[in-house]
Amino acid sequence: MPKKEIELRLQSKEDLDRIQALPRGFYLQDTFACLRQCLGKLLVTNLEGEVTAGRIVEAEAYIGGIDKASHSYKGKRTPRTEIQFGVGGHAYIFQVHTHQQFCFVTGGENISDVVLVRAIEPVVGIDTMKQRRPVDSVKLLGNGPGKLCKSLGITKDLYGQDLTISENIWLADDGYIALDENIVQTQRVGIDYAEEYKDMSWRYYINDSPFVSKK
DNA sequence: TTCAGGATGCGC
DNA sequence: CGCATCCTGAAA
Repeated sequence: MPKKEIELRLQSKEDLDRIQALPRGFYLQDTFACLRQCLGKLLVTNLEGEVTAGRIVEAEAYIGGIDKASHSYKGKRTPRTEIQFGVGGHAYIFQVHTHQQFCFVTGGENISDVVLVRAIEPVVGIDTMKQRRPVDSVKLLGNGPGKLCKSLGITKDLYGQDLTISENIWLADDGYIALDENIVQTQRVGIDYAEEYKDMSWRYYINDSPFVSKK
């Protein structure tokens, strides 16, 4: 990797000052472009004065209109899914059993696609993350969608936040490059009910990362 | 490997 | 009301 890119990588909390939130244009791309390009980006939260960030190493696409695994399959609108139908770049946060999950909305108005963030490598605020989610190993802070939400402090309070302007949660690019040859595309997790859509390879992860949820 | 936990949505 | 779910940790 070129030296310049290494220097751009986020090393400390102070470096966040020069890390800008990804712009609207990122989220208006095709959903699979968003899925591919979000790998290696930072998911940042700033809550009650505590900044935490993790590098996204695993994510999945949910294609609202056609995807039987999507909460907005066939355009289904409920209070929960409403934000999916707005413009891309907003936070879709939902609960499964006792855990939260974080997605970002992609595409323009009335396209209800989302990308679910499934795993992060902790980068900034690891002490804060461990306070929120007491575990022995840093690896256990972000190797699952519910785990990373707990560590980053993501709750439904952040539902609908605009990730391009929010002071509390956003995505950022610190110059890290996830190489094509290091990315695995495979079936999504936990959607056995989705009939033919359970076989779609809409889960991407960084193969040499020890922080993915499962291989 | 099984099972509880408990918000959301849906069908009765 | 009953049942299922884009998950996780504890128990066996």
